[in-house]
Amino acid sequence: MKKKLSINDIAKSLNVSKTTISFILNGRAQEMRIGDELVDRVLKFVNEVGFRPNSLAQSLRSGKSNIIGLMVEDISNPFFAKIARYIEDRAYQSGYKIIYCSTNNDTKKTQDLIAMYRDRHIDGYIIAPPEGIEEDIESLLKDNLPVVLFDRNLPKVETDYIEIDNRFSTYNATSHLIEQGKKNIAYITFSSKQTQMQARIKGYTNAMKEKNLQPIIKEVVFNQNEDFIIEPITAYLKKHTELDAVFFGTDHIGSCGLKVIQALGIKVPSDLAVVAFDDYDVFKLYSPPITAVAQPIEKIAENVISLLLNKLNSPTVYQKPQTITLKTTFNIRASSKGSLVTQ
Amino acid sequence: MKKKLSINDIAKSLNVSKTTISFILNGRAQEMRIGDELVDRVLKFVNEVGFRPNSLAQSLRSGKSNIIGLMVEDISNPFFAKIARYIEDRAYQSGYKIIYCSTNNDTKKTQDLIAMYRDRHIDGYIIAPPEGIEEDIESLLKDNLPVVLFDRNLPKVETDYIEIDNRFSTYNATSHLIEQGKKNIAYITFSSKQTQMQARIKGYTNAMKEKNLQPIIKEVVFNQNEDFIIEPITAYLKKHTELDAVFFGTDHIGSCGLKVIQALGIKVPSDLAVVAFDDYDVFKLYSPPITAVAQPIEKIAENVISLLLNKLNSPTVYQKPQTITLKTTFNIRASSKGSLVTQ
DNA sequence: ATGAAAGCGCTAACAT
DNA sequence: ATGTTAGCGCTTTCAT
Repeated sequence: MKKKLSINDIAKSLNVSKTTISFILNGRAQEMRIGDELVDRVLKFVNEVGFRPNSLAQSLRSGKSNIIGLMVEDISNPFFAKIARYIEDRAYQSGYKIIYCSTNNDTKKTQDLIAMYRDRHIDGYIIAPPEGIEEDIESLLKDNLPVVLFDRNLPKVETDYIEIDNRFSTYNATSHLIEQGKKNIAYITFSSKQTQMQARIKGYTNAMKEKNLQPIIKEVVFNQNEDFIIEPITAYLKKHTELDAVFFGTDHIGSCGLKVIQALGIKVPSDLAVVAFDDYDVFKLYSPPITAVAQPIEKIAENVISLLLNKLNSPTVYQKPQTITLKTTFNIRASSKGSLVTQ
Repeated sequence: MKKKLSINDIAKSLNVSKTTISFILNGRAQEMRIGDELVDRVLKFVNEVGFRPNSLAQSLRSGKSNIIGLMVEDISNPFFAKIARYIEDRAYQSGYKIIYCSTNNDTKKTQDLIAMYRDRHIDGYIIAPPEGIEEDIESLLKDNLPVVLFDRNLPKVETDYIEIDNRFSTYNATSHLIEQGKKNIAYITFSSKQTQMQARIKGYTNAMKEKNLQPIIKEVVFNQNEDFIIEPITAYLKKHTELDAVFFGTDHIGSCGLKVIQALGIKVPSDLAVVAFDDYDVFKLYSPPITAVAQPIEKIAENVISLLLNKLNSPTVYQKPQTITLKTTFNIRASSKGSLVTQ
């Protein structure tokens, strides 16, 4: 019943050349001055028999795959999952499909992934790049493949970036803690050279130094498995009872951190004030609710995909790479309130 | 610098026929009795110049795309995002890439999506099917395309399913609430004919009826936007103060429900005991922690992808469709504890 | 053991 | 306005 039709079959059935069919199907009938009557006849027939051109063949011929590659750190992380959802919606609307992968921040893996995507002739790339991937991105760029980077950037690579004002966000949040009378504020983060992580540290450190406070930075190793994050944080918080506040550098660390706090029975904010980067259901619903820096997820996604679609739609005109820096929102909640220290 | 090489270029450079190159590249050298020395020479050269076959052309020729289509309700839902991550890892290991989309439970959208995937000659399908999609799935099956369904099933369609024991899970959780002395237990769910949702209702209803209690079912309309879920739940809980327990039918409803409970200042479990389907960071960290039915996410994903890869690897042999039903875990926490009612 | 050539389904330059 | 034809890059049959 389903012997997949080809454009040849259609041409034969209709006694028309396949070129004509091709033109009509690609909306170039007008341009090629093909008779309205014929156009109708073809369209009607095509619809009737349910013919759909083989997009593999189209891609092979045209070099365009209509697929966008999305490379994030971890698709199961809510931040990236939400971005993925938004990007997907917009991409499908524009006739693009999304192929995705999680880099796990692994440079080697990401290199392989990029190579695979190239083989597939992906039209454009959206990447939250791991460290050390500069060359591979450069190479894409050199071949004129559009690349939009987000979440972190690669200072040496000239392409489009969507970022948030990481440095200011942590500066601001840290200052808030200081204003609440906190002095021993630890910043817990992943050990990472990624720009966004470094910028966050910078903002925190600046705020502390400005008030002559000693920055206290605790790094944990990135790992998808929560246990490997919970364990060092547990040890750390157990040991450093002198802390009066803690700033978690990402949502993942934050939710692990809260599990530790809960398990150790630490009182928030009286024993320990808490602030987190990234807002997230858990933080809003925790009790007390956790003060958090909220990234404008929709806006990030929107800018990313708009920028890319824009480049995809006008491949010829050169567009200067741009960096868009978005503002975050600081949601102050009970977890960082001044408690007893307000003299 | 990068004038993408083709197998022809390689053949020419090496003064060998492209057939030979193709055989060598596809590991059929032995079989074709090609000299070891030549094999080495070709492999070495290919590596040197970084030649990679154009997979579009391969796909066109072979009919295999090495792409798996993943269709979930919403990729930004943590349940699906986690499954996606696991499936991705396994698929990439086996040389398959994943193209995904969110159906949003929209039948028409899903039909379009399936059609698009077919055009792309996707090798296999993993689908959490919306209602009314039976025919489209049948049509895939008829063309011998492997399809694995999960999360809900389509009773009329004969293919592979990975499910959990929904009915027993809600029966069990409801019984637990009853044992704690609760009598007015509301079950809040999405209005949906999907099998898993219906099975959950059934389990709840059975448990209630068994103890001569009146089932109380509140349905809300599925919507990605939380506000449209929070609003009706707020109205409902405000009105029905006689309730002493509530059972949220999904993670999404659960987290919305908790927001309502928090906003209304309802005390858990003394005013209202709470149980949720799906476990989730929010439930574990809420205070009090929420009793929840945990789906074995990894196992689901593992079974799904194993089943599909299995079919993909042995396309010829007929395999009887199977339904795998996985057990859930019931995590009892403070939110459902008996409180004062224990006489 | 290696090569020639057909053809997967489509687009587009060229011809009429 | 419509048709002919040459590829896109690969796999595979068939011939040698």
